[in-house]
Amino acid sequence: MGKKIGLAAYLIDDPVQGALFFLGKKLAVKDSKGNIAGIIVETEAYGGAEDKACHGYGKRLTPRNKIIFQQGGITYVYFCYGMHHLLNFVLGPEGVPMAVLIRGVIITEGKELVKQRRKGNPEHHWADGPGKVTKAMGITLADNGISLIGDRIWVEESGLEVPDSEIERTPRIGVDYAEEWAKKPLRFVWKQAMQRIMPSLINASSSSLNKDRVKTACSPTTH
DNA sequence: CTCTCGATTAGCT
DNA sequence: GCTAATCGAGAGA
Repeated sequence: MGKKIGLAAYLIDDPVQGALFFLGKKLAVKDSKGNIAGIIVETEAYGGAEDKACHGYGKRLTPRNKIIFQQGGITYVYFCYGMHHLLNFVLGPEGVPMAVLIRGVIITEGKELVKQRRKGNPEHHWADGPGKVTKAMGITLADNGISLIGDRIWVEESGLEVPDSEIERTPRIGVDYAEEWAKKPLRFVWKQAMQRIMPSLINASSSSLNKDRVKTACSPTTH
């Protein structure tokens, strides 16, 4: 097991910095049936200023969102669309709602267990979405609010270097209701992750990974 | 491969 | 009541 990332990394007050920092890092979960780990390849930044898509927007405190107001370094797991759990890392000082949503992971350890959990799905779709990440890694509401420096869920320093040129920035997914905040480019995808980490899966996966779900700026070139 | 649509329920108004 | 930081099946190409 590699060295855990310490508390200081979670106490930053900029969710964008956090979303970038965790790309390429190894996320690990200790399960009674064995450890599962993978490289984080997609994140979204929430919070800061007046982010209307953040569950802590307006500083309304509710039973669901109270965790996101706590000091960074813990998980924020919540139940979404009636059937999915979504994993966030809480950032920042107490009282400030900030988090990074973990949207995609490439599983590198504990594959046998994940294969069972994600039965019926090809490997490149094991954890390529926020609901799939938690399902593959066995994360549920029981993990809400636990320490990320503990022995159940943690992030390791031994990550991979992610070149800036391989990071794609797009608006966040599924937050159309957030008015002007819906369009802000706060989603980060490590485009070349699969070929860097699991090149053997490229053949099987063709070109569907990292597709643009959201239109990006038009190219100013040609014509 | 892409697109559409139904599933299913906690949390809020 | 209504909506939601989504997924996967099914149909068409």
